[in-house]
Amino acid sequence: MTRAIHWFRQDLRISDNPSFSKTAEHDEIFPVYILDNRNPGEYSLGAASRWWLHHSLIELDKELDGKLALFTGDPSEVLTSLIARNGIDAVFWNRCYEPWLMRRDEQIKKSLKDKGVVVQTRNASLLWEPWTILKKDETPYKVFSPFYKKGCLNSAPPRFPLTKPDVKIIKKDKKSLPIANLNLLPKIYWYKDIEKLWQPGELGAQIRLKSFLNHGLSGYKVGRDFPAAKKTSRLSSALRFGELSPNQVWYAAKENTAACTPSEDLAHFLSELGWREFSYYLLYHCQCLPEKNLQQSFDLFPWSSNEEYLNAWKQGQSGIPFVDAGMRELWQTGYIHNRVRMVVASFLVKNLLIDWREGQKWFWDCLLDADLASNSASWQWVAGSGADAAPYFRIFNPVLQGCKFDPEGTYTRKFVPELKDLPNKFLHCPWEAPESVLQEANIKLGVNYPFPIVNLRESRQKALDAYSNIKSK
DNA sequence: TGAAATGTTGGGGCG
DNA sequence: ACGCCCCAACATTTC
Repeated sequence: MTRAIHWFRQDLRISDNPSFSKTAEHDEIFPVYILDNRNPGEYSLGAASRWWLHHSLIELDKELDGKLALFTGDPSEVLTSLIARNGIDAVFWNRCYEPWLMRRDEQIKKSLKDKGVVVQTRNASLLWEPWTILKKDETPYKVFSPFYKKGCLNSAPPRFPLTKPDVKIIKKDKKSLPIANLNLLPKIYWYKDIEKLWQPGELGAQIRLKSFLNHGLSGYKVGRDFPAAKKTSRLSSALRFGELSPNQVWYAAKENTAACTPSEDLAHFLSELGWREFSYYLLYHCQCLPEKNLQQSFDLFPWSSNEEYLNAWKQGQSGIPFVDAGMRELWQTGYIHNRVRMVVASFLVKNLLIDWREGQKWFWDCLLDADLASNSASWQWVAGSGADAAPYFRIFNPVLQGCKFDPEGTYTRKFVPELKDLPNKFLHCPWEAPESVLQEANIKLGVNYPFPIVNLRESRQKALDAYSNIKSK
């Protein structure tokens, strides 16, 4: 009789779960989730992520016949007492890559092994382990394109997904807590819209994947830039919590795609998974990615600490319609379309001159898909402080971006309804509309929609000046 | 995974 | 018919 624990972490699925499949080879298996709610500092989950996690755990529990055991606290203590109570022989889990989790797990692994428990960890969330992709000189890549094309695509192909294992007997530890004790849901009911839009859990993730393959992938390369077009996969949260593995997505896209899908659509989508890999790769090789500018010259950047601007940005009251639409989408739905993410981030950093870490924090709290690696790497990319970042002078003009990527205004009007009667010509720049046009649309600037909080041309110039200053120092 | 400034070209209006 | 100007339209450079 052998008994083993599968410790669920960021792999909340049972198909293509290498560690869970390994556990299932034992006579009795104990599925466990532990919410480490000690004080992990800035890495503690944001409010939106906690909502997602709550529901994802409920779904996972259903798949496990109600046998998922829930705990809070120090995982080392929880596991140790679980092992003692149930006569456990082995503990298995899938690896995480957040620096504090790697440090924590390394210690847990050592202390369990010292007690004679078998411990094995596996890869379930990356297509390529970060330490396997290196340049010829054995150092890590710093630029995405060679990392992906030479590094990833030229090395061994990703592991093929596993099917659901046959599970013998699932056991639930007696001391498991009710999910309410994890305190994941907020006290205020702000997630009404979010509930309608998203389906956390493995089943919901698989439905979303199928729907994307059928409707989103063909035409993805162009369509992905138009927020009204609904061509993006919207799989980020599922990947973040491991309701799907990137391997499942990778092979499903390659194999289940309609024959008429142009190959550049598929290649482009796969490369987006590559960006996710690259973020984890950067985090693994530069563990200070979430806190520190990768380019040291940015340590001297004269960030502004203007609370008023920051709050206007957060609340979608900047007076720039495309930016406000994005920030309100974030607040209302827990998500922002990729193109708009870049625009609102660029606006914060390069027009408001606010430190990218402020944006990172807000996204961390509001995004259902908040992921330490992707969030940190992407903010550094936008700010220009990253290893392979957008040059600082590449500054989005949110008016032009709106005109280009939401020309009919469908997206902007949806989230900024007070502008819905403005003609397309002025939708993205209401301050340029003649008084008569504004009146016709029932808009009083400064009353029911703000004037732009900054002048785009001047603030752009200010950013460029600041940049050339830190560069010359 | 920009945008603005500057440079070049070519067609049409017009004296 | 010719030269000149104007200014899109496009290309290149610069930030």
